[in-house]
Amino acid sequence: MKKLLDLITQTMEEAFDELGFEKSYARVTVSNRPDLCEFQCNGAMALAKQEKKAPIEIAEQIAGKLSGNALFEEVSAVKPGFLNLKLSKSYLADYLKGMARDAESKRFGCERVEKPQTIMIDYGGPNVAKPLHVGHLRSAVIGESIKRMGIFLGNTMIGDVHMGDWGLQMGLIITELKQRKPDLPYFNNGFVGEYPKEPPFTISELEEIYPTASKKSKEDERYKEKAMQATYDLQHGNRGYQALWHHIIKVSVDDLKKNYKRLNVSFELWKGESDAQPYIPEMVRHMKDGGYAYISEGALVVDVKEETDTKEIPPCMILKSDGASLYNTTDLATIVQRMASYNPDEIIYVVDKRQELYFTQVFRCAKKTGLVGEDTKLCFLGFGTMNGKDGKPFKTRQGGVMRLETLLTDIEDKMYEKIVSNQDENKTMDDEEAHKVAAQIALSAVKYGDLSNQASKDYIFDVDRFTSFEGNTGPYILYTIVRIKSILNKYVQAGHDLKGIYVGEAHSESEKALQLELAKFNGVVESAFAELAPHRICAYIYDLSNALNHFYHETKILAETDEALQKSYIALLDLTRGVLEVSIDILGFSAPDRM
RNA sequence: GUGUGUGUAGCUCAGCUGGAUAGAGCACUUGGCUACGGACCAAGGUGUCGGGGGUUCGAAUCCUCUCACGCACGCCA
Repeated sequence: MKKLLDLITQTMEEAFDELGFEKSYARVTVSNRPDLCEFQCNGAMALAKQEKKAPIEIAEQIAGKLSGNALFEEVSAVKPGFLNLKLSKSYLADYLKGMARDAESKRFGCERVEKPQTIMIDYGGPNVAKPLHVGHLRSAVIGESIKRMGIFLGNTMIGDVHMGDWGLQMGLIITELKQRKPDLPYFNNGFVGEYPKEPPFTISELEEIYPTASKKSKEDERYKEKAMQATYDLQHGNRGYQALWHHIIKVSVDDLKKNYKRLNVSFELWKGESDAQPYIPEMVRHMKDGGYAYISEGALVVDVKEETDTKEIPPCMILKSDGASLYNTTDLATIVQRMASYNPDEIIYVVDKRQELYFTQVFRCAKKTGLVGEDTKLCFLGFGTMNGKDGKPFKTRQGGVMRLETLLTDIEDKMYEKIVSNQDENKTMDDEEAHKVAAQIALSAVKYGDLSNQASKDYIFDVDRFTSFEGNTGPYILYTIVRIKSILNKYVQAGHDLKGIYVGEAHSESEKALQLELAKFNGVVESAFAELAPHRICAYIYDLSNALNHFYHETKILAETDEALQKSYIALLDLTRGVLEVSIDILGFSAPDRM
């Protein structure tokens, strides 16, 4: 369906056109004075100068032209030159009927893009053998939501977790393991048989080994050298080390999947830095042969300065002065790999915003050296830091890094207590359901708390605020949905059917306000994706929930005796529930049936 | 130093790309429980939009200067 705002604007443009005014001034926006009107057009004021007329005159002319138009209930020209619009109730009801017809497909009037694109999205960025901590939360939550928006709009979205699975950290683990269990066949160079299928460690051992090794390497130069040698051996074909490495990856990925699943986050691709390694030699040769790369201060670099730069952008380093590859090399090679495998129209990186300059270099280098074409978009979506209540980066009470698991479990426990203490005789939930619901609400609290802020800004992670059932929170949204479900259930239990009923003309201000809010859905999703801004969807469903609760409060629904009217109310509730549920699904969480 | 981001109510945040009286939530005060889920709703007041200057019919929004804080600036990722 076309967006309501576009339909109105189109009508406005026709009126402008017929009166000989420039169409571009006919833009209609949602009113910022809901007490006066629902939509407004400010074009008359902007036109006044070039038309050499008083703005109010122009506005009145247009209002006259539009009077009697079926779209509007009221068109008025006000004071300096505002055009205030009120939408016709029947037009609005028809629009919502159209949305409801889409309920089956869960699209609610939101069209797929005309030209679907293949978009890769790089988010998550965990490190192998290290537990996820709160620093990984934003990337996962934001990336997942953007991916879902893209899918909803009909694009092919390919999420890649892009693990850190290569480099010194692996050498450290191998070295430490060798010290502890020197008899393992992986360390026997003469070993020719098949290595054991079972890994020689569990995930918790692995998670303990790495920090231990890391600490040792900082204190002991010889240990560090060993680790570097192990890294080198691993990367240059040591059979035992590679077998071990596969174990590390396997154990680690299994655990990561479990943790991401808990966050309702999933990836199409479980690629890592290691997967890009095979592409490096060819890529480096290409950069040399193409005359892009040269030696500077011993390192191989590509200049990425541009005329319009307001500051010096350092060159993009391809190889270190010792000839080794680095982060840049891997990221560029990953681009090569992605282009070769999927030829995406766009690659979006959901990464800490502090890496912006770095990615600017990488992107420019990729463009300049032709790794990607001119029409392939490389997009950096930087997110801000998650801070504690004190405004400093989120830490545990002891000042350490908090594991994501711990954070989630804490919040789930909190929710569980709340649910249990809120039980009364009507809502007897068994323990299993209570735990399940607690997890669901906890996830909504965490995700909504994060996504409702602009991604690029730092934000304060305030558990108490996010887990509150009041105000602009995830639980409040869930509560609203649950409330609607409860009424719809009762309606169905009374022997009615939810099918074949449609939203009718609004009978009250609050009902119309709710209807208008619903009609915004397609526009919100589109602009949220265009701006890569999940917080737009949060703001929308918060408004929608408020509109619903307002309507609900002053309208008796199940007690309504006029059957036709009741059907219309129920249809409206059902549509609201649908839009809210699709919206939270896009954000990456879901609502229980009761809470 | 250079670049970049942020600065809006006591606190946490919006502000639809230049519009009308700058909005929500929390907190605070008050009212509504014979509850279609009160985990709700309604009412109450709070602002030198960091500061100065400018652009124009009109600025939180655009330009400029300035202050404060954060962040990034070649061999880490």
